[in-house]
Amino acid sequence: MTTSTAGTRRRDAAATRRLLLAAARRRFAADGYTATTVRDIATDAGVNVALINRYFTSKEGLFEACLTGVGDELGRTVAQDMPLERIPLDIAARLAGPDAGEYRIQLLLLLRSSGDERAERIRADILRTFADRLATATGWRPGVAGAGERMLRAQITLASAMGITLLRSSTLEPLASAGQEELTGPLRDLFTALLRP
Amino acid sequence: MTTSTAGTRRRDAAATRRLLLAAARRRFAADGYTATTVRDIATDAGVNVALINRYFTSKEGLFEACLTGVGDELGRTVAQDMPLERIPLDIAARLAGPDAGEYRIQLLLLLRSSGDERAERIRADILRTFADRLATATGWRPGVAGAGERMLRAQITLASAMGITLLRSSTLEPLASAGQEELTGPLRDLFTALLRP
DNA sequence: ACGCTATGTAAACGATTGCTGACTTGCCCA
DNA sequence: TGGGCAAGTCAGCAATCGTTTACATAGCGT
Repeated sequence: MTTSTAGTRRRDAAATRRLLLAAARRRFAADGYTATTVRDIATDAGVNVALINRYFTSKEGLFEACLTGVGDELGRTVAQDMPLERIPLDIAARLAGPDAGEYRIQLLLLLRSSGDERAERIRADILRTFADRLATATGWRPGVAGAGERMLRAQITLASAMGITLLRSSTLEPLASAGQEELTGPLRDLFTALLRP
Repeated sequence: MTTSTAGTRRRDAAATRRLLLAAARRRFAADGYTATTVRDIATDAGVNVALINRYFTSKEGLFEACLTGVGDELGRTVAQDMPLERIPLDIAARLAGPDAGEYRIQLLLLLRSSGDERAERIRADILRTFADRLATATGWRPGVAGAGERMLRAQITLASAMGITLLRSSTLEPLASAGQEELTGPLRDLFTALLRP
């Protein structure tokens, strides 16, 4: 570990970029965009403040980088050619499973707004493709009969997942500390009721 | 209308207090706590900035006043001795009915955080009583068998409603512009699946 | 009618914000 | 091994934040 106590860290642009991104994601997700200061992020990452502007141009740029990062990760993992009956289990795992902390950050980031127009578009794109995949898993196709309500139901499902994430992070008990096994039942009921083909 | 174009408004402490509260609710709900400036609120209300501190002590005090106001209004109207089968219809009306604008502000305010400890407690109290009422409508009682899961399901229902509100305000189509009649069906499915006694 | 108080106004305070420029210093390659 | 450039540091800028203070005035009670 070169970054142990004392001593200057080895110079590595890519590594500090990653450090900044990770710290920014945590802060933005937990506190929101405006409440997070660039000095907070830099301190968390153990990095000089000015490097944020060097590597990401601005605070807005850093936020956009966080969003596109989340988009990439969700794009690779979520509901990718997944049978409909596995989805409730998968989402329950994301909400309360072993890696729930990382997923919660991703979902919360999608609910944080910076006011910047470009960032808003990125966020909207991610949400839309997310919903599209969910809808496709339920048999949705662009022109088919009832496509409108199918898409609507997929988006309501997505909204429920995000609402649960949000209320879990507000320490509303017993929801906040409910484990994966307790969430799976209700979630299966919720999803089958909304997405049944 | 004494407040028409030009001319000083008639002096009325209670009235300007109301103006400030209304403007603050809209701003806090739409933009969040930190992103909202006291000058924004004062301009919206057509009132001098310093009066915020006179009537509400601080920006935090104004935010707390907004929250307790929402708590009072929701406390009087939501799920008050309501039969279980009416609840989906009622919530659909709140999400997309004629007064949806006002209700959306109230729900969004409950998701905005100021970081202030006292405000967080107020918010948590409102959410908890909200969930309690929902749970009670489904037959929940403090000691009865399965009380834990009943409360959990009520909170998940609440979370879904708030998630829908949140995604509707992010202009996610078709969810954002879905009317009351389109929302009622999916919501009834969702609620009966979660709250069936 | 007049004076006192509640109400509203204007200007500025110190603190904090995002960001920049000039600078040091570590590291790779010739 | 040393020159050159990328990587990191430091101090301070202008703008904006919430708040306060000193002042003006409308309106009510006598």
